[in-house]
Amino acid sequence: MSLPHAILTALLEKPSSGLDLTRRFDRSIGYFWSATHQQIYRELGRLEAEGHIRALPAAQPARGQKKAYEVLPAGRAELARWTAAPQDPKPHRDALLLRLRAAAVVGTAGLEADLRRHRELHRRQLAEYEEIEKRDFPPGDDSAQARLQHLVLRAGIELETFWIQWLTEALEDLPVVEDTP
Amino acid sequence: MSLPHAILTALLEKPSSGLDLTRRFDRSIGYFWSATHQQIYRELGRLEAEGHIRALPAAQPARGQKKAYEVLPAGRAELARWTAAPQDPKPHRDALLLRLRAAAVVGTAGLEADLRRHRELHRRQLAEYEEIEKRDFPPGDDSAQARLQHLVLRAGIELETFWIQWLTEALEDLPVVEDTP
DNA sequence: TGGTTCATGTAATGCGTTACATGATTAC
DNA sequence: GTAATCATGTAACGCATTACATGAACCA
Repeated sequence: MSLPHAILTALLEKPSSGLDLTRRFDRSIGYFWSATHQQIYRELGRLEAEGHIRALPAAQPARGQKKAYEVLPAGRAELARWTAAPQDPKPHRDALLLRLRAAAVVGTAGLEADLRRHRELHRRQLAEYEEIEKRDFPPGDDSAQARLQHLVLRAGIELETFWIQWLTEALEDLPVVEDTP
Repeated sequence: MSLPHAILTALLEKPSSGLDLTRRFDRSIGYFWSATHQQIYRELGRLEAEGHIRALPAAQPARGQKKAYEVLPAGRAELARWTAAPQDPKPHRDALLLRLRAAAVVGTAGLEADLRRHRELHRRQLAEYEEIEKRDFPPGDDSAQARLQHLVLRAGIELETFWIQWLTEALEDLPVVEDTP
Protein backbone atom coordinates (compact mmCIF):
# COMPACT_ATOMS: atom_id res chain seq x y z
CA MET A 1 0.00 0.00 0.00
CA SER A 2 2.65 2.50 -0.95
CA LEU A 3 1.70 3.61 -4.43
CA PRO A 4 -0.71 6.33 -3.25
CA HIS A 5 2.04 7.66 -0.98
CA ALA A 6 4.55 7.63 -3.80
CA ILE A 7 2.11 9.68 -5.85
CA LEU A 8 1.43 12.09 -3.00
CA THR A 9 5.17 12.62 -2.60
CA ALA A 10 5.61 13.25 -6.31
CA LEU A 11 2.69 15.69 -6.40
CA LEU A 12 3.98 17.58 -3.38
CA GLU A 13 7.35 17.93 -5.05
CA LYS A 14 5.54 19.28 -8.10
CA PRO A 15 1.86 19.25 -9.18
CA SER A 16 1.52 17.16 -12.32
CA SER A 17 -0.83 15.46 -14.74
CA GLY A 18 -1.15 11.70 -15.06
CA LEU A 19 1.27 11.55 -17.94
CA ASP A 20 3.78 13.81 -16.21
CA LEU A 21 3.66 11.45 -13.24
CA THR A 22 4.10 8.46 -15.53
CA ARG A 23 7.25 10.04 -16.90
CA ARG A 24 8.58 10.82 -13.44
CA PHE A 25 7.91 7.20 -12.46
CA ASP A 26 10.12 6.16 -15.35
CA ARG A 27 13.08 7.95 -13.75
CA SER A 28 13.47 9.49 -10.33
CA ILE A 29 10.71 8.05 -8.14
CA GLY A 30 10.46 4.94 -10.30
CA TYR A 31 14.03 3.97 -9.37
CA PHE A 32 12.67 2.64 -6.11
CA TRP A 33 8.92 2.54 -6.70
CA SER A 34 7.86 1.67 -10.21
CA ALA A 35 4.36 2.16 -11.60
CA THR A 36 2.63 2.09 -14.96
CA HIS A 37 0.28 4.74 -16.26
CA GLN A 38 -2.71 2.47 -15.66
CA GLN A 39 -1.86 2.15 -12.00
CA ILE A 40 -1.29 5.87 -11.76
CA TYR A 41 -4.62 6.88 -13.29
CA ARG A 42 -6.50 4.41 -11.12
CA GLU A 43 -4.78 5.68 -8.01
CA LEU A 44 -5.31 9.34 -8.97
CA GLY A 45 -9.03 8.57 -9.20
CA ARG A 46 -9.03 7.06 -5.73
CA LEU A 47 -6.97 9.83 -4.18
CA GLU A 48 -9.33 12.41 -5.65
CA ALA A 49 -12.40 10.50 -4.42
CA GLU A 50 -10.90 10.38 -0.92
CA GLY A 51 -10.25 14.11 -0.92
CA HIS A 52 -6.48 13.76 -0.77
CA ILE A 53 -5.82 15.55 -4.04
CA ARG A 54 -7.78 17.68 -6.47
CA ALA A 55 -7.57 18.54 -10.13
CA LEU A 56 -6.24 22.04 -10.64
CA PRO A 57 -9.15 24.20 -11.78
CA ALA A 58 -7.19 25.56 -14.73
CA ALA A 59 -7.71 22.56 -17.02
CA GLN A 60 -10.10 19.80 -16.10
CA PRO A 61 -12.22 18.39 -18.93
CA ALA A 62 -12.48 15.08 -20.65
CA ARG A 63 -10.37 12.61 -22.57
CA GLY A 64 -7.31 13.88 -24.32
CA GLN A 65 -7.17 17.01 -22.18
CA LYS A 66 -4.37 17.48 -19.74
CA LYS A 67 -5.46 17.41 -16.14
CA ALA A 68 -3.04 18.42 -13.39
CA TYR A 69 -3.46 17.53 -9.73
CA GLU A 70 -2.31 19.07 -6.48
CA VAL A 71 -2.24 17.70 -2.94
CA LEU A 72 -4.85 18.87 -0.41
CA PRO A 73 -4.11 19.25 3.32
CA ALA A 74 -5.75 15.88 4.03
CA GLY A 75 -3.38 14.25 1.57
CA ARG A 76 -0.34 15.86 3.13
CA ALA A 77 -1.51 14.72 6.57
CA GLU A 78 -1.97 11.16 5.35
CA LEU A 79 1.51 11.14 3.82
CA ALA A 80 3.04 12.48 7.06
CA ARG A 81 1.20 9.79 9.03
CA TRP A 82 2.39 7.02 6.70
CA THR A 83 5.97 8.28 6.71
CA ALA A 84 6.18 8.29 10.49
CA ALA A 85 4.45 4.92 11.03
CA PRO A 86 6.63 1.82 11.57
CA GLN A 87 6.63 -0.64 8.68
CA ASP A 88 8.09 -4.09 8.41
CA PRO A 89 10.40 -4.73 5.47
CA LYS A 90 8.81 -6.88 2.79
CA PRO A 91 10.44 -10.23 1.99
CA HIS A 92 12.72 -10.14 -1.05
CA ARG A 93 12.03 -11.72 -4.40
CA ASP A 94 14.99 -12.21 -6.68
CA ALA A 95 14.45 -14.39 -9.71
CA LEU A 96 18.14 -14.45 -10.61
CA LEU A 97 19.15 -15.97 -7.28
CA LEU A 98 16.32 -18.45 -7.68
CA ARG A 99 17.66 -19.41 -11.09
CA LEU A 100 21.11 -20.03 -9.66
CA ARG A 101 19.63 -22.35 -7.10
CA ALA A 102 17.62 -24.11 -9.81
CA ALA A 103 20.76 -24.36 -11.93
CA ALA A 104 22.45 -26.28 -9.13
CA VAL A 105 19.84 -28.97 -9.78
CA VAL A 106 19.01 -28.85 -13.50
CA GLY A 107 22.26 -27.52 -14.91
CA THR A 108 23.91 -24.20 -15.65
CA ALA A 109 23.34 -24.22 -19.40
CA GLY A 110 22.42 -20.76 -20.69
CA LEU A 111 23.07 -19.00 -17.41
CA GLU A 112 26.38 -17.32 -18.12
CA ALA A 113 25.10 -15.25 -21.01
CA ASP A 114 22.25 -13.88 -18.95
CA LEU A 115 24.53 -13.11 -16.01
CA ARG A 116 26.68 -11.04 -18.36
CA ARG A 117 23.59 -9.29 -19.69
CA HIS A 118 22.40 -8.46 -16.18
CA ARG A 119 25.82 -7.10 -15.29
CA GLU A 120 25.67 -4.83 -18.31
CA LEU A 121 22.19 -3.59 -17.32
CA HIS A 122 23.42 -2.82 -13.81
CA ARG A 123 26.42 -0.98 -15.24
CA ARG A 124 24.12 1.22 -17.28
CA GLN A 125 21.89 1.91 -14.31
CA LEU A 126 24.92 2.80 -12.22
CA ALA A 127 26.15 5.19 -14.90
CA GLU A 128 22.73 6.86 -14.93
CA TYR A 129 22.75 7.27 -11.14
CA GLU A 130 26.26 8.71 -11.19
CA GLU A 131 25.22 11.16 -13.86
CA ILE A 132 22.32 12.27 -11.66
CA GLU A 133 24.61 12.57 -8.66
CA LYS A 134 27.04 14.76 -10.56
CA ARG A 135 24.24 16.92 -11.90
CA ASP A 136 21.93 17.25 -8.86
CA PHE A 137 24.26 16.92 -5.88
CA PRO A 138 27.38 18.96 -6.46
CA PRO A 139 29.67 19.08 -3.41
CA GLY A 140 28.73 21.77 -0.95
CA ASP A 141 24.94 21.64 -1.11
CA ASP A 142 23.92 20.51 2.34
CA SER A 143 20.31 21.56 2.71
CA ALA A 144 18.29 19.02 4.69
CA GLN A 145 16.17 18.10 1.67
CA ALA A 146 19.20 17.62 -0.52
CA ARG A 147 20.92 15.44 2.07
CA LEU A 148 17.90 13.14 2.34
CA GLN A 149 17.54 12.83 -1.40
CA HIS A 150 21.25 12.23 -1.75
CA LEU A 151 21.05 9.43 0.82
CA VAL A 152 18.42 7.71 -1.28
CA LEU A 153 20.49 8.08 -4.43
CA ARG A 154 23.56 6.73 -2.64
CA ALA A 155 21.60 3.59 -1.75
CA GLY A 156 20.84 3.10 -5.43
CA ILE A 157 24.47 3.65 -6.42
CA GLU A 158 25.81 1.28 -3.83
CA LEU A 159 23.26 -1.42 -4.63
CA GLU A 160 24.14 -1.31 -8.32
CA THR A 161 27.82 -1.42 -7.42
CA PHE A 162 27.16 -4.46 -5.24
CA TRP A 163 25.37 -6.34 -8.00
CA ILE A 164 28.08 -5.62 -10.54
CA GLN A 165 30.70 -6.96 -8.14
CA TRP A 166 28.66 -9.97 -7.19
CA LEU A 167 27.90 -10.85 -10.81
CA THR A 168 31.59 -10.50 -11.67
CA GLU A 169 32.52 -12.93 -8.90
CA ALA A 170 29.72 -15.26 -9.94
CA LEU A 171 30.95 -15.26 -13.55
CA GLU A 172 34.51 -15.98 -12.47
CA ASP A 173 33.38 -18.68 -10.13
CA LEU A 174 30.51 -20.25 -12.07
CA PRO A 175 30.91 -24.02 -12.08
CA VAL A 176 29.51 -26.13 -14.88
CA VAL A 177 26.65 -28.32 -13.73
CA GLU A 178 25.40 -30.84 -16.27
CA ASP A 179 21.72 -31.60 -16.49
CA THR A 180 21.47 -35.26 -15.53
CA PRO A 181 17.78 -36.18 -15.36
CA MET B 1 5.86 -16.20 -12.89
CA SER B 2 8.55 -17.74 -10.71
CA LEU B 3 6.67 -19.41 -7.88
CA PRO B 4 6.06 -22.67 -9.78
CA HIS B 5 9.77 -22.80 -10.58
CA ALA B 6 10.72 -22.15 -6.98
CA ILE B 7 8.51 -25.08 -6.01
CA LEU B 8 9.94 -27.34 -8.71
CA THR B 9 13.45 -26.53 -7.47
CA ALA B 10 12.50 -27.28 -3.88
CA LEU B 11 10.83 -30.56 -4.85
CA LEU B 12 13.82 -31.65 -6.92
CA GLU B 13 16.09 -30.97 -3.98
CA LYS B 14 13.76 -33.11 -1.88
CA PRO B 15 10.21 -34.43 -2.45
CA SER B 16 7.93 -32.84 0.11
CA SER B 17 4.36 -32.25 1.21
CA GLY B 18 2.68 -28.86 1.12
CA LEU B 19 3.50 -28.14 4.73
CA ASP B 20 7.08 -29.26 4.35
CA LEU B 21 7.38 -26.85 1.46
CA THR B 22 5.79 -24.09 3.51
CA ARG B 23 8.44 -24.60 6.18
CA ARG B 24 11.23 -24.57 3.63
CA PHE B 25 9.82 -21.34 2.22
CA ASP B 26 10.12 -19.86 5.70
CA ARG B 27 13.88 -20.38 5.60
CA SER B 28 16.17 -21.38 2.76
CA ILE B 29 14.26 -20.81 -0.47
CA GLY B 30 12.09 -18.18 1.16
CA TYR B 31 15.14 -15.95 1.74
CA PHE B 32 14.88 -14.90 -1.88
CA TRP B 33 11.44 -16.16 -2.89
CA SER B 34 8.80 -16.00 -0.20
CA ALA B 35 5.44 -17.75 -0.38
CA THR B 36 2.56 -18.57 1.95
CA HIS B 37 0.98 -21.97 2.35
CA GLN B 38 -2.08 -20.84 0.41
CA GLN B 39 0.02 -19.92 -2.58
CA ILE B 40 1.90 -23.18 -2.32
CA TYR B 41 -1.19 -25.40 -2.25
CA ARG B 42 -2.74 -23.53 -5.15
CA GLU B 43 0.44 -23.87 -7.17
CA LEU B 44 0.85 -27.55 -6.27
CA GLY B 45 -2.64 -28.14 -7.66
CA ARG B 46 -1.74 -26.40 -10.91
CA LEU B 47 1.59 -28.16 -11.28
CA GLU B 48 -0.12 -31.51 -10.77
CA ALA B 49 -2.86 -30.66 -13.28
CA GLU B 50 -0.19 -29.75 -15.84
CA GLY B 51 1.63 -33.02 -15.33
CA HIS B 52 4.76 -31.37 -13.90
CA ILE B 53 4.59 -33.11 -10.54
CA ARG B 54 2.65 -36.00 -9.00
CA ALA B 55 1.64 -37.06 -5.54
CA LEU B 56 3.78 -39.92 -4.31
CA PRO B 57 1.62 -43.04 -4.39
CA ALA B 58 2.53 -43.93 -0.78
CA ALA B 59 0.09 -41.52 0.84
CA GLN B 60 -2.49 -39.63 -1.17
CA PRO B 61 -5.91 -39.34 0.44
CA ALA B 62 -8.00 -36.47 1.64
CA ARG B 63 -7.88 -33.60 4.08
CA GLY B 64 -5.59 -33.86 7.04
CA GLN B 65 -3.49 -36.56 5.37
CA LYS B 66 0.04 -35.79 4.41
CA LYS B 67 0.59 -35.82 0.68
CA ALA B 68 4.11 -35.69 -0.73
CA TYR B 69 4.93 -34.65 -4.28
CA GLU B 70 7.76 -35.45 -6.64
CA VAL B 71 8.80 -33.83 -9.91
CA LEU B 72 8.04 -35.59 -13.20
CA PRO B 73 10.33 -35.40 -16.26
CA ALA B 74 8.08 -32.73 -17.81
CA GLY B 75 8.50 -30.61 -14.69
CA ARG B 76 12.27 -30.96 -14.73
CA ALA B 77 12.32 -30.01 -18.41
CA GLU B 78 10.21 -26.92 -17.73
CA LEU B 79 12.51 -25.87 -14.91
CA ALA B 80 15.59 -26.32 -17.11
CA ARG B 81 13.94 -24.27 -19.86
CA TRP B 82 13.05 -21.47 -17.44
CA THR B 83 16.51 -21.43 -15.87
CA ALA B 84 18.26 -21.07 -19.22
CA ALA B 85 15.88 -18.45 -20.66
CA PRO B 86 16.90 -14.78 -20.47
CA GLN B 87 14.87 -12.70 -18.03
CA ASP B 88 14.82 -8.98 -17.43
CA PRO B 89 15.32 -7.85 -13.86
CA LYS B 90 12.13 -6.60 -12.24
CA PRO B 91 12.00 -2.98 -11.11
CA HIS B 92 12.68 -2.51 -7.42
CA ARG B 93 10.21 -1.51 -4.76
CA ASP B 94 11.61 -0.22 -1.52
CA ALA B 95 9.18 1.42 0.85
CA LEU B 96 11.90 2.66 3.20
CA LEU B 97 13.62 4.67 0.47
CA LEU B 98 10.24 6.02 -0.56
CA ARG B 99 9.62 7.12 3.03
CA LEU B 100 12.93 8.98 3.09
CA ARG B 101 11.96 10.83 -0.02
CA ALA B 102 8.54 11.60 1.46
CA ALA B 103 10.23 12.76 4.66
CA ALA B 104 12.16 15.33 2.68
CA VAL B 105 8.77 16.92 1.96
CA VAL B 106 6.57 16.27 4.99
CA GLY B 107 9.16 16.00 7.72
CA THR B 108 11.37 13.39 9.35
CA ALA B 109 9.31 12.95 12.52
CA GLY B 110 9.17 9.29 13.58
CA LEU B 111 11.69 8.10 11.02
CA GLU B 112 14.74 7.60 13.19
CA ALA B 113 13.16 4.99 15.44
CA ASP B 114 12.07 2.90 12.48
CA LEU B 115 15.48 3.17 10.82
CA ARG B 116 17.02 1.75 14.00
CA ARG B 117 14.44 -1.02 14.07
CA HIS B 118 15.17 -1.94 10.46
CA ARG B 119 18.88 -2.01 11.18
CA GLU B 120 18.27 -4.40 14.03
CA LEU B 121 16.16 -6.67 11.78
CA HIS B 122 18.93 -6.70 9.17
CA ARG B 123 21.48 -7.54 11.84
CA ARG B 124 19.44 -10.53 12.90
CA GLN B 125 19.03 -11.72 9.33
CA LEU B 126 22.75 -11.35 8.79
CA ALA B 127 23.48 -13.39 11.90
CA GLU B 128 21.14 -16.12 10.61
CA TYR B 129 22.86 -16.20 7.24
CA GLU B 130 26.30 -16.36 8.84
CA GLU B 131 25.16 -19.22 11.02
CA ILE B 132 24.01 -21.09 7.91
CA GLU B 133 27.28 -20.34 6.15
CA LYS B 134 29.28 -21.72 9.05
CA ARG B 135 27.10 -24.81 9.24
CA ASP B 136 26.52 -25.66 5.57
CA PHE B 137 29.61 -24.32 3.81
CA PRO B 138 32.70 -25.23 5.78
CA PRO B 139 35.94 -24.31 3.99
CA GLY B 140 37.07 -26.98 1.56
CA ASP B 141 33.78 -28.15 0.13
CA ASP B 142 33.98 -27.18 -3.51
CA SER B 143 31.43 -29.34 -5.29
CA ALA B 144 29.70 -27.51 -8.10
CA GLN B 145 26.34 -27.59 -6.32
CA ALA B 146 27.83 -26.28 -3.10
CA ARG B 147 29.61 -23.45 -4.89
CA LEU B 148 26.40 -22.32 -6.58
CA GLN B 149 24.44 -22.44 -3.35
CA HIS B 150 27.21 -20.64 -1.54
CA LEU B 151 27.17 -17.88 -4.15
CA VAL B 152 23.48 -17.33 -3.47
CA LEU B 153 24.05 -17.21 0.26
CA ARG B 154 26.92 -14.76 -0.17
CA ALA B 155 24.58 -12.42 -2.03
CA GLY B 156 22.24 -12.51 0.95
CA ILE B 157 25.07 -11.87 3.41
CA GLU B 158 26.48 -8.99 1.43
CA LEU B 159 23.09 -7.38 0.89
CA GLU B 160 22.32 -7.46 4.60
CA THR B 161 25.78 -6.04 5.31
CA PHE B 162 25.11 -3.26 2.85
CA TRP B 163 21.80 -2.31 4.45
CA ILE B 164 23.29 -2.26 7.94
CA GLN B 165 26.03 0.07 6.75
CA TRP B 166 23.70 2.27 4.80
CA LEU B 167 21.24 2.58 7.70
CA THR B 168 24.12 3.43 10.04
CA GLU B 169 25.24 6.23 7.73
CA ALA B 170 21.66 7.39 7.32
CA LEU B 171 21.21 7.54 11.10
CA GLU B 172 24.42 9.52 11.57
CA ASP B 173 23.52 11.85 8.76
CA LEU B 174 19.75 12.19 9.19
CA PRO B 175 18.83 15.87 9.08
CA VAL B 176 15.76 17.18 10.85
CA VAL B 177 13.10 18.33 8.44
CA GLU B 178 10.11 20.09 9.99
CA ASP B 179 6.67 19.55 8.59
CA THR B 180 5.63 22.96 7.29
CA PRO B 181 2.28 22.60 5.50
C1' DT C 1 -7.06 13.48 -44.72
C1' DG C 2 -4.46 10.30 -42.83
C1' DG C 3 -0.94 9.05 -39.66
C1' DT C 4 1.67 9.82 -35.45
C1' DT C 5 2.06 11.37 -30.91
C1' DC C 6 -0.02 13.00 -26.71
C1' DA C 7 -3.13 12.05 -23.01
C1' DT C 8 -6.51 9.64 -20.43
C1' DG C 9 -8.70 5.98 -19.59
C1' DT C 10 -11.27 0.52 -19.52
C1' DA C 11 -11.10 -4.47 -19.27
C1' DA C 12 -9.23 -8.96 -18.28
C1' DT C 13 -6.28 -11.74 -15.99
C1' DG C 14 -3.11 -13.38 -12.48
C1' DC C 15 -0.40 -13.31 -8.39
C1' DG C 16 -0.27 -12.20 -3.46
C1' DT C 17 -2.62 -11.51 0.97
C1' DT C 18 -5.91 -12.21 4.55
C1' DA C 19 -9.51 -14.64 6.63
C1' DC C 20 -11.78 -18.69 7.27
C1' DA C 21 -12.94 -23.94 7.07
C1' DT C 22 -12.23 -28.81 7.92
C1' DG C 23 -10.28 -33.38 8.77
C1' DA C 24 -6.63 -36.00 11.28
C1' DT C 25 -3.29 -36.67 15.21
C1' DT C 26 -1.41 -36.00 19.56
C1' DA C 27 -1.32 -34.67 24.53
C1' DC C 28 -3.56 -34.22 28.74
C1' DG D 1 -13.01 -37.06 25.44
C1' DT D 2 -11.60 -32.66 24.45
C1' DA D 3 -8.26 -29.19 23.41
C1' DA D 4 -4.36 -28.02 20.81
C1' DT D 5 -1.78 -28.77 16.86
C1' DC D 6 -0.89 -30.61 12.34
C1' DA D 7 -2.13 -30.54 7.60
C1' DT D 8 -4.72 -29.35 3.62
C1' DG D 9 -7.48 -26.71 1.65
C1' DT D 10 -11.52 -22.51 -0.02
C1' DA D 11 -13.01 -17.83 -0.63
C1' DA D 12 -12.63 -12.93 -1.18
C1' DC D 13 -10.21 -9.09 -2.19
C1' DG D 14 -6.59 -6.02 -3.95
C1' DC D 15 -2.69 -4.66 -6.48
C1' DA D 16 0.06 -5.32 -10.69
C1' DT D 17 0.34 -6.40 -15.52
C1' DT D 18 -1.07 -6.66 -20.23
C1' DA D 19 -3.89 -5.52 -23.90
C1' DC D 20 -6.99 -2.58 -25.81
C1' DA D 21 -9.94 1.87 -26.50
C1' DT D 22 -10.78 6.79 -27.26
C1' DG D 23 -10.22 11.62 -27.98
C1' DA D 24 -7.26 15.72 -29.18
C1' DA D 25 -3.44 18.05 -31.40
C1' DC D 26 0.05 18.29 -34.72
C1' DC D 27 2.30 17.33 -39.15
C1' DA D 28 2.80 15.91 -43.81
